[in-house]
Amino acid sequence: MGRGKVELKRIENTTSRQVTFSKRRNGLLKKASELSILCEAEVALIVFSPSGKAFQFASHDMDRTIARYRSVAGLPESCNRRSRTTEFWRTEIDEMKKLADILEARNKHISGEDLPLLDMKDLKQLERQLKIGVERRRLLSEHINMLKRKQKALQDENACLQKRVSDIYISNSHLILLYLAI
Amino acid sequence: MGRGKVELKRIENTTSRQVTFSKRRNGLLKKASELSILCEAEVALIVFSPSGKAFQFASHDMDRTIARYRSVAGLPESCNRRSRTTEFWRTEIDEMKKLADILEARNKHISGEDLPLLDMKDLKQLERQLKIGVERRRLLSEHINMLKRKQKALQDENACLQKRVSDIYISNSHLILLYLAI
DNA sequence: AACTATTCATAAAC
DNA sequence: TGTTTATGAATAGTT
Repeated sequence: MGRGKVELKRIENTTSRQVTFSKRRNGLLKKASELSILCEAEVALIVFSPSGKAFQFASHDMDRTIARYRSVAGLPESCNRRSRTTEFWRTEIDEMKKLADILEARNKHISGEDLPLLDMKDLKQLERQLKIGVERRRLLSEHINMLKRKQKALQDENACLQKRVSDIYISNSHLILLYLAI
Repeated sequence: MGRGKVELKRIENTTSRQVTFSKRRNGLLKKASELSILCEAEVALIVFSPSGKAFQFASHDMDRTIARYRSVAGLPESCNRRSRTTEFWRTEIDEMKKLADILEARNKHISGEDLPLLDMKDLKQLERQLKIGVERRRLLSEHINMLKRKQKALQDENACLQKRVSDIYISNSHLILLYLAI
């Protein structure tokens, strides 16, 4: 819409990207609101600008909708995938240990004196192993970061739920008082 | 849009409400996607139909975006600690990369011919590095397992709390019925 | 920020 | 549910 079609890819010009973001963000928020009103839908929308500014719309309550989403789209996996993943890592670690053992053995052998030194092939192999190790460590630490993020989200949701429980108890007790007062 | 203006209020006719929901939901998801692509925005959208069916769009990762939203709109902690941890890992990884580079350089040097081979000192150093690498990986994977255990616990607690909330709602409604019956 | 020329989304009809 | 069409909305490019 507007003067000319728009290709669906990142707008290169910074200024027009920012302008478009501002316009479309407003449009999106409006449409989200309209959908919730016209159709009685529960809608939650979070938008971060490239510069990191946050915008949101929630027809009911952001936490409530997120919690509902989680309860419905709850992950029914873990067991299977986790054990396989753990197994994978264990294998990798064992391989590294084996390599260290070989090195150590060779080392002892060398101690006898300068007979069989490392040749090109060994060196290349070693280099490859080291590089793989570095990459694996990077992946592991990324994985940890991801897990920590998820954990934070869960903790927040938990706090939210706990507050909700206590809030409900409070309103509940009011109701009981009302009931007893009659 | 369409044949005639639309008043911004609940569509009374059930059928046309459902049809409109379906159409506008698709439109909203599309626009959310377009915004994220055109403007490099991080977008998360959750929609529940009145009948309870869930629809979603996340430009990056739903959990990540929700966590980011919480971290911005919520408690301003973590940043400090996480960045320090990340920094630590980055340093470790950089060290390993440097070692790999040195190995590679030495490797190329050797290609000239059998002039400066690895001596005992280098070999010991290499062995030490490898062992440290293995140990670090072991620690990382233990860390991951610990995090996963915690996550599982949190998820269980979450499920428990959610059940509690719905249970309370049920008993609450009984109470209201009781109250109304008087 | 406003203004249009266009494209887009969609309400109603089928 | 899917397709078509007339029309109102959204918005890209311009000022």
